[in-house]
Amino acid sequence: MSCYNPDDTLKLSNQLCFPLYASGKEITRKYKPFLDKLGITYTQYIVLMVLWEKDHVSVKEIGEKLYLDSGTLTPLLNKLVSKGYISKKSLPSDNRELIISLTKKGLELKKEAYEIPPQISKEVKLSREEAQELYRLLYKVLEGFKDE
Amino acid sequence: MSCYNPDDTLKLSNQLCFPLYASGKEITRKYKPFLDKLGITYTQYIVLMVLWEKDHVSVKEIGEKLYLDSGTLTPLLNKLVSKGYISKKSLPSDNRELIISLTKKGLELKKEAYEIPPQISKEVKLSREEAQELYRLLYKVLEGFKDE
DNA sequence: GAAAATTAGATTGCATACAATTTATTTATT
DNA sequence: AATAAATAAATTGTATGCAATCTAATTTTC
Repeated sequence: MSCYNPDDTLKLSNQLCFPLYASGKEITRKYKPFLDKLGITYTQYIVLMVLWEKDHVSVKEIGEKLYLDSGTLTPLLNKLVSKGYISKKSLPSDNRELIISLTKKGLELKKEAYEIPPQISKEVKLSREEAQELYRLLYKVLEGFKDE
Repeated sequence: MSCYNPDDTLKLSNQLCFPLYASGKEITRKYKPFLDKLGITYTQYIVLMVLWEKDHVSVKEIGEKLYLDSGTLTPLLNKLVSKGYISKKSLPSDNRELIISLTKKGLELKKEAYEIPPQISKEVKLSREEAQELYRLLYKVLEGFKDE
């Protein structure tokens, strides 16, 4: 990968970005058959994961955790409301903030979701050590992006 | 990350999928200011990268390399045609196949793209060794997905 | 304390992504 | 050779994803 020929830097096989882009896309696709059974999409699933971990959070906080903005979240949250998994309520102390909470149905969905991560893990052909290293490197990339 | 409590497996911070999804999304976003200058999007850019590396390829071959299907590629290729970077021509020996070729303008764009990868590399806060290891692990994930 | 600046969400517009289906063409079978 | 099966793109419909803008509410400044 030592490339001083400018042509080489533009090869798909020399850029970190492409496998990042592609593997992100492909792994979420792996979730689809499992999430289809629950009637939710991957993005809706990670929003619910945020709430399963900590209920009653603002749209802004969800956005910060998931790297998503209101343009994505607003319509997505509306879908989760119409599916009956969450409810919205504005914060009395600051009416600009919208607090998202799980409904009973949304909380119950968690039990059905338990089995999904292990199934995906099986499809990722990495050893435990490799998975941990990949995890560490990805978060280092993400953290590095934050401060600029 | 040793998690036998089912609750833990559903934590965002315990799933490899989420940092894959998020870093793929964020790194393509890093390209935007650079690609804006060229008037193309990230997906259009990687299509051109395929062509810069090997000209005159079918839609199917582009799709296999980029993990994209015709539903994504057809409209995207039409945009690249209307921007004057590529041309389409059906293969005489098999009229089902559509061969995509770079125009002179599309080939010239490559020179302007040379400077982009190094700029992105600077923003990825990984050592050379870490970047190489990340690259290796990502391709292992991608390759592992192929055979099933 | 009124005007200015900031902030949280919503809205708009454009560009993917992809499943499912359709159409045109080619290959395989009989 | 006629039919069936397979293949490559195009089309359709749904769901993101994000920049830019807008609106309403809250803070900050003077």
